[in-house]
Amino acid sequence: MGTEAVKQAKNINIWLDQLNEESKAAISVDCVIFGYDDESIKILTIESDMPPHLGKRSLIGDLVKKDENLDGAAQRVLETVTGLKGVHIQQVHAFADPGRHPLGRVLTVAYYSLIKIEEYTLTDFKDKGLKWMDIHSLQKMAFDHKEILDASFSLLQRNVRTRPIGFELLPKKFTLQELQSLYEAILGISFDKRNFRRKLRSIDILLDLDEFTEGNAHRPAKLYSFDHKKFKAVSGKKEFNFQI
Amino acid sequence: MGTEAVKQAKNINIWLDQLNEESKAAISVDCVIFGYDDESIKILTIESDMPPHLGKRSLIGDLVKKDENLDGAAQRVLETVTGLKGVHIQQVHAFADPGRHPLGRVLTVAYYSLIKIEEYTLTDFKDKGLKWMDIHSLQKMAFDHKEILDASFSLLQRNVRTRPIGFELLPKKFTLQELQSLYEAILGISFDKRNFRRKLRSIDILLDLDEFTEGNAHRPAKLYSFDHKKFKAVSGKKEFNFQI
DNA sequence: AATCTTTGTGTCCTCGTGACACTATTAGAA
DNA sequence: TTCTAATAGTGTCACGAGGACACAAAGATT
Repeated sequence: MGTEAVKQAKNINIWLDQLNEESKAAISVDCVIFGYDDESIKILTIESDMPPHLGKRSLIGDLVKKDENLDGAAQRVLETVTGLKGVHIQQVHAFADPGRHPLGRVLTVAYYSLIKIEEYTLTDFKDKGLKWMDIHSLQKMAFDHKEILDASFSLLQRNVRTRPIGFELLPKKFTLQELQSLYEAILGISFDKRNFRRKLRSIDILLDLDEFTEGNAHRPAKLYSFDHKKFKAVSGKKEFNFQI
Repeated sequence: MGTEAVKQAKNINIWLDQLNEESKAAISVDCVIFGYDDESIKILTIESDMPPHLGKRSLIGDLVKKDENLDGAAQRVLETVTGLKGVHIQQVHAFADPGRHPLGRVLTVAYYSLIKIEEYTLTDFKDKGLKWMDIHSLQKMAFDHKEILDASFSLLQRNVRTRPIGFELLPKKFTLQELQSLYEAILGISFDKRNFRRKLRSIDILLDLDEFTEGNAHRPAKLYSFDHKKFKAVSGKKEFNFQI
């Protein structure tokens, strides 16, 4: 970090003074962990143990360690809580209003992440009040976490229409009906079945597995999976547009 | 900040320990200030005075003060440098890679901002190497500022198609040709004049001023301004879409 | 066999938008 | 005064994306 070089800087004293004391803050990441199950979007929350937010639902976060970058911190938090690595994450926004945290100045960087609930395995965090909550049931949360949740969900809603990230929330094999219901749950609107399928056919990023659902008291549905190869092929060509 | 309440928290000691020392970092904002002039997008840059980036072009930023929020800090920086208040700003991304700053751990939150160059008045910063640079001439910059610039410009390119923010870069009165050239400069593509105008007509957010340009050796062009009232009226109805 | 439940499919029509060329208007030169 | 140079301003056609819409197919259960 070169203190010898640092001494040459003209206004270095100002910088050093400022860097030393009161201008510093703690840095955390907070993860908005989205899952999908039972036709609704869920958020993984924990019970807050910090006054004055004791008992409220809280996002899962941690302080960023020295020598750790933000994405890495978010991935670490996710793995600690869900046991999953390589989860799809997205930085959302930085929140740093003075007074947002009872212990002082804590800047937090919000991330959303998408996980397949089927792959999620409760870790030893489960006795700390970890709980999937329906997104619409969360009205008040600890700290400014409701604001963070809202910002994250808005960004997810925007991104899901232009990037094929919805699949991260589904099992590897899914039916077209499940995919449509997922999009309806995220966006809060409903689609025409035929139009939705036509659109997907035209995008051509699904792999027809020639397998069918079993054990239902009705006609079985075909299973599909997201085809990374096909997607790579088409995504380069023009602006990928999922708009439907 | 309630230290009496704080003492009740179960894991408060862990938190306090962590908050005290090494997990803290300095926090800054960096402003990517976009202007438009002469058919190209410009960035306001300053000359870096900090080794090992001495002399390189640098974004304009400052440490966030205690009791200041991020948006406020960005606005303050902008006013200090340009003399302008109430500028359109947009948080872009937080950057915190360890090693990104020679003086130690400095998390920076990037903002882009759009200003009308005509309204810009050089402040006493002008003798500090303040300079408008063509966006395409900036290949290397101090710190990770090139990465920050790229992220900001990408976000601007996305936002400009779905939100009527381009007008922030133009004088209050402008011709349709100027508007088209601005969009072409931002997006790096060219539009058909008739199609561009048809699209704008259909969106209906411009006010026809019934004034004309003067002093040109050719047919005068009609002047328009952005009509906030019209925009408010249409923006509520459906997803505003500037896609052209 | 009849019923129930969910899957899966095709057509029409409208609207947005890409492609495309000529006239209108002014200043200035001849 | 006329001519030239330069930019402003305008309409049509054709294609394709996508919204609206209804019924047959397949399996399980009774």
